[in-house]
Amino acid sequence: MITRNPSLTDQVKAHIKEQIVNDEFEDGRIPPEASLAEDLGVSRTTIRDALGKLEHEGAIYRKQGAGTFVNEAGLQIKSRLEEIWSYEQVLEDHGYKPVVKVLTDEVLPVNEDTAAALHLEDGADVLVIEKLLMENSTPVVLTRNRIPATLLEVTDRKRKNLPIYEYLEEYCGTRLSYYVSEIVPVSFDADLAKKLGVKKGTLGLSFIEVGFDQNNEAVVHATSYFRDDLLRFRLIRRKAGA
Amino acid sequence: MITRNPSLTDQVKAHIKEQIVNDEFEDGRIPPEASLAEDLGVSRTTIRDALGKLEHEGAIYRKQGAGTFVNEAGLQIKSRLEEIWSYEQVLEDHGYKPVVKVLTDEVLPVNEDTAAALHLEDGADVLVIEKLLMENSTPVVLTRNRIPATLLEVTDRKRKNLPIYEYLEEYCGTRLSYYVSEIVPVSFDADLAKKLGVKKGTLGLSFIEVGFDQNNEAVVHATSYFRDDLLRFRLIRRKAGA
DNA sequence: AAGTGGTCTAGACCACTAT
DNA sequence: TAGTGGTCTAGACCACTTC
Repeated sequence: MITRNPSLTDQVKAHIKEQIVNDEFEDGRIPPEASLAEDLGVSRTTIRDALGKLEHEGAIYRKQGAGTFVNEAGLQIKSRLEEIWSYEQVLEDHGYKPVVKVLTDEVLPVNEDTAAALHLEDGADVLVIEKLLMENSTPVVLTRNRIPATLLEVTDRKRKNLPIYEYLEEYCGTRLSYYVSEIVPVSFDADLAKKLGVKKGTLGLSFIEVGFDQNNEAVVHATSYFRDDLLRFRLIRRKAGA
Repeated sequence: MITRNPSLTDQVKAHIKEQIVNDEFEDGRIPPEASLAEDLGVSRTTIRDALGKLEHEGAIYRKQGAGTFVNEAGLQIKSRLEEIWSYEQVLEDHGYKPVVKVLTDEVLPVNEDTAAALHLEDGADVLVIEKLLMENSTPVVLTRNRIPATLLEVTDRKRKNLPIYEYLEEYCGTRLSYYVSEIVPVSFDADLAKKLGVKKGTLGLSFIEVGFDQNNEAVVHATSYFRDDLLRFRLIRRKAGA
């Protein structure tokens, strides 16, 4: 039943998560780690790793000496900002069925900001992909991704409407590892407002982000704009080092 | 030299972190886990836990089969949103010496939002503390914290200018465990603008947060406003479950 | 092939909570 | 005092990178 890959830990995590969402634990109390280990036939370390991940994502909480419990409040957060991996997924988490429209798809000389973010020379080229994510016909998110042209493979006929992490894996031979994101409040200018289908001057959020691959190289510079009336971001803040 | 409490893991983490910031590793390469374990006289598990925390906070990155390396880019993030524990600390991380001014400090009947956030009855009382955090005489952050009156201890003469997590520990016998925060772009109204020393209509960020204690009870409802020209928030985004 | 990080085990002892 | 989660150890084997 339980085999390798995904790891034992992830299987245990998924198993417990399923029981949590199905409300199978009496009074929201999760069995002791020792029992879980015996029942599932794995070591307590594996159980603890799985519970640690569930705790980190807010699904459970633990009290030393007392036990482990389901976190009802934490379960209700749909998308946690620090664990977002594609805005397409965010829309799905909010119950939308996202439609992707590619507005721009060109290889251009870098501008200053992108050159600095990706450590490129002044005259270098980047592929600029501007996409609009919509729920049915309502625009929700506008994203601009910039990828160094040197990463592009020669074959064209590429599906620019993929989530950017998939595009990078599929056509650039690189795998995103993490983003560093800066959060900026914006008032949409005429161009953005028109694309997002709101009035000029409407308030929204913007993320300015740099994506790094498994070798810790900056591989994508992204700027995204969100309609605050349709999408709110939440996250869990914890004490550093905990 | 190395003893309990703080944990071995945290001591190892601090030790390695210090060597990182002092640039003591050749080519940004951190020694193999086995060497570290032997050198420091601890098990590899302890080393791995410490490295795991450093990786999580962006100080290092690891490549399976290759090694562990210093993450220069990650080291430059001063405050990571998901690990912020007090806005006083954020100002210090940005090189400011924060001055705290308590604007309001009253016990009042709850409003609807706070009652919902803290699961209080309609007529219940809350202590409302409004504070302005300033760099010298320049306002940077305005926070409003609301704490259920039932948590307050009878003694008065309380230092309302403490960071809220310290206030809760000191005077309410409760310890904050985590916050759930919602990020909202705002245009400051006349009142906020005046308090923050900017023009009405200036753009800024607002966080709407609920703090939970070690028993997973909601103990504080906070609303904070930030001057975007003086403070920018960054965070690291990773794939969920990683 | 050698070396590195990733996963997993089995067990010991400690710190804290409940009763 | 019994039971729970928290920390730490020692060691095995696997997956991947590098040469």
